[in-house]
Amino acid sequence: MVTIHEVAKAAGVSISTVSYALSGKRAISATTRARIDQAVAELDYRPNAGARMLAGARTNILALSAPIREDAHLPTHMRFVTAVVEAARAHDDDVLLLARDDEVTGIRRVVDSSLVDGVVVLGVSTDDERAEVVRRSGAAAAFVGVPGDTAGLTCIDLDFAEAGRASVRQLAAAGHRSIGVIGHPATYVERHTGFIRRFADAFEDECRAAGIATLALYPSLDRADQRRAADELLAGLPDMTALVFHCNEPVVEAVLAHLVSRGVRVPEDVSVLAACASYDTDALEVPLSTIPLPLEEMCRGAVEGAVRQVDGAREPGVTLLPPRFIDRGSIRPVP
Amino acid sequence: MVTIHEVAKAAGVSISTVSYALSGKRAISATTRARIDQAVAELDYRPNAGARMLAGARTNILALSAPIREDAHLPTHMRFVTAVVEAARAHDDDVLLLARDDEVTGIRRVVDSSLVDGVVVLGVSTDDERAEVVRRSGAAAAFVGVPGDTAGLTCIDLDFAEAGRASVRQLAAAGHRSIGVIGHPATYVERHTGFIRRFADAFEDECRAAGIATLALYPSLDRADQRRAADELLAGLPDMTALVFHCNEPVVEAVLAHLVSRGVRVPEDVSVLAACASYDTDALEVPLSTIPLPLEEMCRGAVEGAVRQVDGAREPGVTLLPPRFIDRGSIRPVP
DNA sequence: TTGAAAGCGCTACCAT
DNA sequence: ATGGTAGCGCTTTCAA
Repeated sequence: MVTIHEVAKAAGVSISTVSYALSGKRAISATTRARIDQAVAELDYRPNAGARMLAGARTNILALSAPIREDAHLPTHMRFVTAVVEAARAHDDDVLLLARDDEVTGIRRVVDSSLVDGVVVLGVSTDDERAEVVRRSGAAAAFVGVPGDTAGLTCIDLDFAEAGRASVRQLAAAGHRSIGVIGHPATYVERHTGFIRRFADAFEDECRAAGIATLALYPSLDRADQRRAADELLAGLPDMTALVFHCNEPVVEAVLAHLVSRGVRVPEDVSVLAACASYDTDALEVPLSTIPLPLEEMCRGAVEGAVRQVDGAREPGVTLLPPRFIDRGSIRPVP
Repeated sequence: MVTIHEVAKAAGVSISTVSYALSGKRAISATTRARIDQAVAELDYRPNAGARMLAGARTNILALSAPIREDAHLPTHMRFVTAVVEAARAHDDDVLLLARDDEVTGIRRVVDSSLVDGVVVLGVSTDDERAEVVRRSGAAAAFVGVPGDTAGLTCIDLDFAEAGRASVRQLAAAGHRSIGVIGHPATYVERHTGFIRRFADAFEDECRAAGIATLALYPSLDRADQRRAADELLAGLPDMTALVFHCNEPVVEAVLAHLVSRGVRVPEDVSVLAACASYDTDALEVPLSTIPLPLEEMCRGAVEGAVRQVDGAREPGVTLLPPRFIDRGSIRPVP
């Protein structure tokens, strides 16, 4: 193992000069720097991580708390995880992945042992225990999603309420007066209450204000249940001209396939909007216009929020990202 | 931050005694141990990770190299990642997640800086660069999957060849003489050549030996392409009584749905076997008999292989797990 | 612009 | 059965 001493000797300088040259924390003459760079390259020197952690103030590791719920949509989950890793690497941080058994104790473990500089929290629910854990430990942390009590916490999320209103507006602008909704499974709603309810409430309010008829159903992950919901929509909202999906990709596929089998043409008969979609709506059989879930942006924001705290900032707060609309042609004007 | 010194003072012993009491590396009297345990509990002492890494021989962190390919099946990927984390935690190790940009440099970075004790490698392809990286660095590592040149490496995988043969045997035993196959996308085959080809070759050999007719198709991730493949099977193998899926869940769903729409009943008209399935075949609309991909077992084996090397063992080799058959009733005897 | 040296908190060796 | 202490490799004063 190559140490800083060997680099110093090879470059003919002291170890502190090597350290400063590498950290850039003080001015080094061009010639000295060149000699050090050369020695580093020749010896293929890599500073020892443990030593840096011990001597320095930071570990350059972020913990990622990403517990997997029973009914989680794994692709979305994976996208969040990947996005956090990419964002962290952009800040020269590595990511330590905490899974199920570690919901609360895991965070304490890695924070208390100074294994990580901060924590990024995914899959946040309204009554999330991790909020209290973070508050108590005083750890640098950022939540992707909004817990019930956000006091003292840094959170980032899509503005789901605004996304709900924007969904109605997009369809209303095209003349739609009767909109069906397929939402996340009811079990989801109960637990993650946060974002789903924010979306649904705002959506309903906007419909009411605009005098638009609407019916929202929350089928389970069972395919038959999903087809049943599609039929119910057709029956309960006979003059439905638009459909909003606020659910995961497989449900969208199943419901659309069923509608097609029932003779409903998309988008000729029914316009469709994929709201807060975490998947690529362009890869579906019928590309769907969408208000995407900006998960890269959310994860990037969370990582930056956490890193900022590591760097000493103390400015907690909730950041709500504005929804954006992407037209893929699945919304047609009502004749 | 609570240090070992404070614990020692509170317990009225030396720091070395505290260290030994916690590591269990030497005998401690019951009374002393009790005093130390109490002090640890009262002070909520957590050993500093950096200090342990520096002073000790290990970091208790494993790197997980899990690059995401363009056409990857995210749920499967996530299951592997989760399984590795669970297995690592069972050995008291944490997992550092390396993603796309880190394919090769990431492994070098974390290994050379002694950030991790070892590496678990996922998504291994026949010409995987990471094999050479590991060989050269001499890092403790275990591959989930089998690269082309396994010299000096520790690998673990399902015995795909045996799985191919077992698939034929299961169906042949039920009297089937004409078996269709829907495999992974052709793009997959080209890259991951390893396991897919091993399965396919053994499957064909076994069919040939048993005088069974077979036709294998490798539709892309496009739904229309998958339906076309199903039709091709029906046309190219008119007396087909059995179908083997060696592909991912969404393809299975799409093909099965299309067959149903074509009036083919499963399993009455066509028996179905899900080979090397990484998903829950019991949650499908028609539960499928399966030879599951034992991914938890694979990941557990890999973690154990890596940990064993960290502990000094030098016994590289390829472990092939025997396939198992799980009957869910989707294979019917041919009348 | 550079160097010397004091820790960082722990493990493990050498004593007793 | 327990204690003293020398490092582990680095960062960061303090000095020059």
